[in-house]
Amino acid sequence: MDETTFALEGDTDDFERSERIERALAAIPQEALIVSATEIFSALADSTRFRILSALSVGELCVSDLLCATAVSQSATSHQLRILRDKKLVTVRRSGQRALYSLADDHVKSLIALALDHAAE
Amino acid sequence: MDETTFALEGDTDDFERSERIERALAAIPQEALIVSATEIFSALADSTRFRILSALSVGELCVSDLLCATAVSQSATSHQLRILRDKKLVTVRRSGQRALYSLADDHVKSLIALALDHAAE
DNA sequence: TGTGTATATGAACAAATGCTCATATACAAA
DNA sequence: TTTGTATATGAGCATTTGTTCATATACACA
Repeated sequence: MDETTFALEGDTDDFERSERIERALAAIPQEALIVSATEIFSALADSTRFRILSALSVGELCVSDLLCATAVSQSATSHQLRILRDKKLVTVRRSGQRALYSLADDHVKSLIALALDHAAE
Repeated sequence: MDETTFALEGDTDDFERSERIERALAAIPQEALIVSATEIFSALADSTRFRILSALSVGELCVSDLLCATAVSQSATSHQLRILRDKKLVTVRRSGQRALYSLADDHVKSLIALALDHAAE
């Protein structure tokens, strides 16, 4: 190969590279969306919270019901419920002495289903 | 209400409660699946890794391409790529001095899309 | 061989995370 | 009001996590 060939190849590579990078960058969401998305994933990234959300996927439950699902202490469960509330993945309503929790919307169900799908290979 | 009514209500509640709990527990995956699922979510729960995976969703990229996407150092990017490799979310092939990364499968794309969907409210 | 570029890795450290323990609050029934 | 049950919260602590810095490895080319 002579220098001309090298130069041309270099140009082509650089062009393809900048194209590639441009398309890649275009696929990356805006910072605010990244923050929101990674927060959702963080919420699902802990086994106690994952159990809580799985359990709630079949319907509303009170905290003492959820204790059967989490296998950790009442305090730990309550702390995790606070995180899920703060991240707006669950909602609460009071009924007597009970706090009744539900999933805030169905995206969570879909996310859990997809991840299990992947996990099952 | 008299005592009889109370007793009946109590029984009914207990019955409904055990039904509720049984259905909730049935919705909770086995431990091994929970571990796999929460590992996937952990992988997606960091903004650097989220950026990497988003970028790779449009196709194969080398590490120096990915540096444009992550906004962190080469070392940090490489450490995060190791985590993604270990969790089998990306694959690598060598080409000359380059390491070319791709998404291991399309579940990740779907998960990202769903989370962004949720994030956008 | 030696030099330059691309990528990977180990150590160290600050920040975040999830638990426990103790205690506080909320509500119901006596 | 007092007692009991349901839930929430703050402090403290051990573990995990993501980064930087320095260095190592891998490969291409002269």
